[in-house]
Amino acid sequence: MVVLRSIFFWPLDINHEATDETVEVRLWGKEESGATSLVIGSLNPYFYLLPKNAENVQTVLREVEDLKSQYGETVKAEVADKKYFGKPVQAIRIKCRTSEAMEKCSKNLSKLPSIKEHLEDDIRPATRYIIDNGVSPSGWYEFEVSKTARPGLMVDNVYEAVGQPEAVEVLKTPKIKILGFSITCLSEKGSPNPARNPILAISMTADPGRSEQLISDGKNDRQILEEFISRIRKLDPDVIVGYGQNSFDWPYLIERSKKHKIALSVDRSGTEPHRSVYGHISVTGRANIDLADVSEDIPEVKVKTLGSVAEFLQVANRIDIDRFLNVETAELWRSAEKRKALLEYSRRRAEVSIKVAKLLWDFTVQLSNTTGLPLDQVAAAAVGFRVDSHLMMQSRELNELIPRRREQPYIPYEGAIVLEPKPGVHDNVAVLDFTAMYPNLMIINNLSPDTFVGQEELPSSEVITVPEVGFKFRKKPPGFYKCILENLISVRKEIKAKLDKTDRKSIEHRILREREKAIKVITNACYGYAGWVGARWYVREVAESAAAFGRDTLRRVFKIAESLALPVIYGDTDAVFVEYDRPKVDKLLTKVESEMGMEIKIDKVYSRLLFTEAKKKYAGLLPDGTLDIVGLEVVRGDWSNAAKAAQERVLEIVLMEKSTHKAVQYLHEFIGNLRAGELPITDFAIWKTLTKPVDSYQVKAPHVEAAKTLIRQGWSLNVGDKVGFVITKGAGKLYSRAKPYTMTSPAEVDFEYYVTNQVLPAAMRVLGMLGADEAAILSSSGGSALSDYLERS
DNA sequence: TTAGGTCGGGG
DNA sequence: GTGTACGACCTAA
Repeated sequence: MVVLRSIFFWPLDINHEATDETVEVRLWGKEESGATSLVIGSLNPYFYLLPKNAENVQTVLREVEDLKSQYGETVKAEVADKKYFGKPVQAIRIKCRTSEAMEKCSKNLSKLPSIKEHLEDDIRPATRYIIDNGVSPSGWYEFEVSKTARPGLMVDNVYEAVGQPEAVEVLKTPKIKILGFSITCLSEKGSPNPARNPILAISMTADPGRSEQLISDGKNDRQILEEFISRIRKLDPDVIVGYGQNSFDWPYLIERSKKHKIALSVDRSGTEPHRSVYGHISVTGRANIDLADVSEDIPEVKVKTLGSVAEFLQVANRIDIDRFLNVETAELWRSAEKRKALLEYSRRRAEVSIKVAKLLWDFTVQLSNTTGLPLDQVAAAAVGFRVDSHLMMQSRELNELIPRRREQPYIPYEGAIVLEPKPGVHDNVAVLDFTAMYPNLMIINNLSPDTFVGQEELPSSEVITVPEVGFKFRKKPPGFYKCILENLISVRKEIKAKLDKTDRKSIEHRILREREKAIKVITNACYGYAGWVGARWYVREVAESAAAFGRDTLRRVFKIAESLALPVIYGDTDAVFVEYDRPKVDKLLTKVESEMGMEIKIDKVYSRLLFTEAKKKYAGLLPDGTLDIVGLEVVRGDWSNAAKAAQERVLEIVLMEKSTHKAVQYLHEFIGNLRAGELPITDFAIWKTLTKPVDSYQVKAPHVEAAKTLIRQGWSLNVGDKVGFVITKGAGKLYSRAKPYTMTSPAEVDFEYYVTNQVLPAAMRVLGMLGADEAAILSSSGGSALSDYLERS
């Protein structure tokens, strides 16, 4: 007799295994008790065929049934009422025993002349299970299960799922065991090479705070590899974190293990770590989260290293954590004292990765649950794929067939409005902006792939015509995007209401906050997703129309402002800068909201605002005395610290102390110090990203040349890596004088380049607006004569 | 001088 | 591998 019981279960990782009869979907996760369990679900993979001629569905079904016997492995073919891009369709659903059978079946049947399309055969079994059962990873579910056994798996319990699980609203995360790890390898010249350089040390920190370090003799790492495997098996972590382990640590461990013919059995199912979707390394049964991936979502951190991320999150000092980053270890290893420091550095990296992980944990969990992607995948997936996954999750409830990704041409379209700013200083400026403009425009105008009217002629009362571009969308029924966005917005509203009623210091409050953030991220990404050729639900006209409505909306605001005689100073996309005349601004807001049905609010008020001649570049003083700097060199990652620091100080003096004279004097001194060689080399480094392999650049560029130098030295540089270079003294093109800053001494730096091409342009962007003169700054007097004159006038 | 390549950050 | 608008530098001609 089968004994059923019900468990509360939190899926952490999902994979599938083929059996003869079905596909076994394995949900690895945690129970309420803290037990590690495996819940096994089974499914027959299926796909859909769309007949060319809708009336013929029964005939085609018979045709398919006759043929499918040739493939033997199919289970069932039946007609299903679905929607495809909103249109009701009768599709033929063909269930197969295994994924292989499905692939074969789909490949052959879709060739039939009576078949127009084959759909959903590109959905992997784990995803299929998630969608069909509404089980999103990283959330609580009540499962009806029966106990079973699978020898050799590292779990406390194994169950078979019976029937549909149910989502349970519990605002807590199960007790999770985290392991942070970091490996340090031998490198003679440049980056360590797993083909010849052994691992020197493997540092591990198990929460809470239990650190250990496996140290090799510097020649043979077999023993520490074996020990590493046994330590992981003993600790049995649910989550493994590190920094860059998807691209470095795991591949290195994998190759070293292969060399020693050791099975890297660190997962819960007796297989080995392997590369999987979105380039992450999957460790079955555990969540392998690369914090370098997660850090991509922290735009405040420009050059992403574990140290800079840790420092941003206030858990460590950057210098400590990055101390030996990109340093050849062979020399350090030879000296007893330096070796000690290297090992300490390695230990600290494992330790701090846990601290970083804990701070990013709740958000990552909520993003995983919102998108339906397991933790390890959601961390590695780009924005577009997160949205894709969320939409696929929602498609079932809306009975929509999931479109396949199609190869299609990229056609650019017109974007938002940006006004020409009025250069100079303005007092009391209010910044008004629309709340979630694009999502709301998509909802209000029902912009969606399934409501888009192509060739069809429809009565004008039934459609919305988009300004400028003239596209048409059906008013009814609600489109796919409208349903998705309204749902996201309403869930977010519910969360906000709950937040108000929850103790601000409680765990529940924190989880709700992160959930709200995750939902906001997905909501805001929908417009961009809609205009991305890689999107499953891509229809260019949808995104193009949202942009056109955005332009129309902004223009209407300008008109209303004009009718109120309220001067508009600047405008960009969904924001309008106006003179802060309170009564007029209030009138404007009321009028805009009532006429357009969208929320607009005062985002901030600048007491003083400096516009340059350029769009998207300004600096404003907020009432609390802080400086808001937008678009200027200060906030950019591709200007030297020297230029950024000088510009920032100049802005402070000009806006806070209102003294151009003082700013000019400051700059004069700053340049003097620079020329005197008083700045550290790091202040001269300019960082730029390699956006393609170094060989595929069409032109010679400084950062690419610096990258080539590093590569010649043995460093491995990949697409996406940032290169820090300085311009050195000498003749010739700039690119020929660019050198990696780590290989350059301050004496080699071309100070005049930095004065002329970095510090002065950045500072003059600001001071030029106030009438200061470059020659005066450079003159020995510090420009006092001119600025005295300006101050008086 | 000008055009094109490249990059980063804004809303 | 979310969109477009924009500014700025540098190279190459």
